[in-house]
Amino acid sequence: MAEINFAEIEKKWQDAWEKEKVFEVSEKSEKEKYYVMEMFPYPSGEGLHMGHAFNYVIGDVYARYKIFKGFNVLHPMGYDALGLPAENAAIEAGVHPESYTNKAIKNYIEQQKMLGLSYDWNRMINSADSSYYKWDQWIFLKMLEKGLAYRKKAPVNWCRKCNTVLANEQVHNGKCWRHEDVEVEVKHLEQWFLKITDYVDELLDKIDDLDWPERTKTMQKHWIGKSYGTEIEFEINSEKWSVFTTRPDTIYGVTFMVVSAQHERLMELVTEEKKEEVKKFLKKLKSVSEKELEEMEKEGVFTGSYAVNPLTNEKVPVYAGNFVLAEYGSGMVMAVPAHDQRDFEFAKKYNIPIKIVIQPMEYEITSEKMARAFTGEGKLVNSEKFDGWDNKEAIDEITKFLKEKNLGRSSVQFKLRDWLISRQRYWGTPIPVIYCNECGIVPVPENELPVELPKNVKFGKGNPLETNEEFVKVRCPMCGSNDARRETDTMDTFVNSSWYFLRYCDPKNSSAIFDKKKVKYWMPIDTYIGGKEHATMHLIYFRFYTKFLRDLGLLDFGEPAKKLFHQGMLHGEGGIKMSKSKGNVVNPDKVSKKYGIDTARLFLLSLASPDRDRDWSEKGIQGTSKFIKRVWEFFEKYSKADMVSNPPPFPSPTHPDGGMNSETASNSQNKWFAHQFGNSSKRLESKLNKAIKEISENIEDFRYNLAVIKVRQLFFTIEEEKEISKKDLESFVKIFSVFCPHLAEEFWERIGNERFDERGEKRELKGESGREQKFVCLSSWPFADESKIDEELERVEKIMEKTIEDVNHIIGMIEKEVSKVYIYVVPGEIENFDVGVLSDRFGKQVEIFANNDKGKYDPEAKARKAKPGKPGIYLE
RNA sequence: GCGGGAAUGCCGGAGUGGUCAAACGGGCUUGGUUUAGGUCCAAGUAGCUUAGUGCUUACGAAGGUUCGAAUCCUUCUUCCCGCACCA
Repeated sequence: MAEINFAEIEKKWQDAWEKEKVFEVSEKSEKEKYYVMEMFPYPSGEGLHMGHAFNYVIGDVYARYKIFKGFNVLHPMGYDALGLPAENAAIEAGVHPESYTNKAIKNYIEQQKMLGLSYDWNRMINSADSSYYKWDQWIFLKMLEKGLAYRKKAPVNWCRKCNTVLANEQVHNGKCWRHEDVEVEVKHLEQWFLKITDYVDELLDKIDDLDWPERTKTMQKHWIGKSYGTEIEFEINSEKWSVFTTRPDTIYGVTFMVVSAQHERLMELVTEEKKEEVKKFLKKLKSVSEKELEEMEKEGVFTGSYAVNPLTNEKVPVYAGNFVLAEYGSGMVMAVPAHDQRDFEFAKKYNIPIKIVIQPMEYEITSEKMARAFTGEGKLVNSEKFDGWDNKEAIDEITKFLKEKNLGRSSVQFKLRDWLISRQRYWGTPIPVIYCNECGIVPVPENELPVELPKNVKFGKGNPLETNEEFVKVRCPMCGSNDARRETDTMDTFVNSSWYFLRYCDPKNSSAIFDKKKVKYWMPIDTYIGGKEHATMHLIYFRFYTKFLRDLGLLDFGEPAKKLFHQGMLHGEGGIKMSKSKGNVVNPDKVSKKYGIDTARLFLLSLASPDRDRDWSEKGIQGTSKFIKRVWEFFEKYSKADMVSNPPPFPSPTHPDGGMNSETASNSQNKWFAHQFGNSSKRLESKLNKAIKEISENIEDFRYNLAVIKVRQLFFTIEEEKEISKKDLESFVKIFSVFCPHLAEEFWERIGNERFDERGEKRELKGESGREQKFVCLSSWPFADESKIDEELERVEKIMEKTIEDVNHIIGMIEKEVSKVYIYVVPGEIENFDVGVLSDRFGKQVEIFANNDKGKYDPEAKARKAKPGKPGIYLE
């Protein structure tokens, strides 16, 4: 068998697709649009690995399928090019983020092209390009204008040696990533926020309408975290502090308060003599990361201040605690140790009194004997005028009472907080704002956008942007004073990914963020594919941005993506996470060289349902490789018989330029192949149409693994058949092409759909119809003719298989040598059994009788066992 | 800690209230083809039992709902994802 020259075939078709602009689309089409996209990647210096490839192939199969089904398919790709790793590379290796990123992008594009993906490369986006981030800045200005961008103090991780803010990822065990001896400090800085909370109700309510995985929708709901409760005013040092609680019924049981250790105004509460102690406690905070805080032991320290309970006028101590979120509610909680487990543990630890205010119905609890908080229902006690109330009813009643006294009010709280977008870093979108001593915060005028990142900056100490004086020192656009200072914070890179899907619709527009008409045509995204790790952040941010842009009047819809699909993670061999440090990164280039990229594609998709995690396996791909070779050989055999007498009139992969001469070409190409094609049997037609129907459904539902199985089975059926019609073999090639596009194009060409007209002349391709014939990927999806599906045939085939299995079973069981097989069938079924087929399968002589045949040979009366669908068997 | 998932033969996985648990692939065993190896072909691959049958065991563990559970509920174990400055 000839080796398959994958590299040559892949290159040939990738070039052809590109040259003929096969996947370039425009909104000027009669066809119905379909927008499918995968989340754009951060172009890391480590390059593309198989996990990425898997993600893109999932989208590619879907896009190709939709093209087949007659849609005008937008399938774009871009690069989320701004981000921390490029900056880390600058600090550690002295590479400028721009060159690092450009190199990485170049590498990504090259690798992605090798995967044979159906992207419209014309629409490629690079978020690090100022022509893109200009519009990030533009959106920011619009938000500022609408009051959705504002400044507020917020905690950050600070390393005093780097003299800069650290990302959570740059904090290792509370120490700086570059200075193992430096404990990270928590500092408060003025930062920019986007008021996503203005959209909180819509973000929550519209989740139900989305065709997204339920688990993701649930996660978003919990993340937004709407809860109803009561805001209660406590007085501390003659100042009002309101706290949010869902349990106002326990207000008489408050024995202390806890303010978040990261609260902006914490120090206002700390008395002079407690300052040292509190500062010492704050030093223990390892980073601002909530995950780390939650994993720390719950601890606190007394601030020296007391809060006055508005209903009892009791004074209770105020603690600073590491387990209270600064951003939720007011950053302070009232603690009721008798009825909240966390408060209970805290009270036990610091010897704070426990006061029971709810007694259960069936038994009595006492504060001395309590082993844990009582969180169940019961009657209020020690609650003055509310004694005896059912605690559930008391919730409303006490809230009402507080409201009357002007000491509180019912309130709704969300876990979702405003989006902190300020980053004290270089490789991000500059925030287009100028600070003027006279005019204050001045937005950069729209016509001065983009505010470009200056190339000349120093890395390693402080915020790089501050090292470029030309950038920082500017004239105030308002008053003209030369004393103004440019904002040196850049934006969170999630900003860039919050609207890129809109830019794909009109990627080169330099006068507007996008053309409304183009966006109206393509949007919303019909199917969005990406990892589940984005369930709560990116996938909420992009919904927020869409709603904001709608309210600006640019869009007429509020949800960016109708359908969402999460692909599973690809792990390395043996289930180990793929990473450079573990040395188990599977590189698509290498796999491609060894097995062909189509083989890798098919293997990844056949492993498991695409939404499940899977492990790469060298042995596994070998199995797929075997199948691919077999398919190749089949199509090769189709032309081999003729090669003896007639060289093929098309360039074969082994003879790139060979085989072309006018004499052979003058043999009509159809005639040339005619004798190889014939009529498909009823059996083949049945199986083919069934396969088309089921494979279509499977692809539609992202059950690619099941589709692949059916493709394999269909191929085996075709292999078994003596002849096949050209149309039916074409159907197979079409289906095969969504998974293995390069090989399929090759087969398509070979079975005579390309380049030569009836006279053997090279066909001039004009317009779309020409392209459609030239490329299998632009032909149309085979129609599933359900009238040709013969279930009876399938049933009969099963009976045959079962009979064969039974015979083999018996042969394996009995001692004696078997030379003849006798089969006794009920009279109506006798035509289902084919002596020739059966003797072939057993390699033995076979005789078949009707069980009522008087002349039959049946020494052990096995004919009696014959039932419909289950013949009697005798062996000797 | 909080929120969301997952667990099925030797392995990867199908199957989400009954018709069939293990489709399909891989591995392994036996036999055939082959100069040999690979390829390829055939049969087998929980246990007992039987001329093709029947029974038992079996879907992470333990309970529960149901006439009936891999599938629904509860608790637990292990693993994965996210937790707001990684993207």
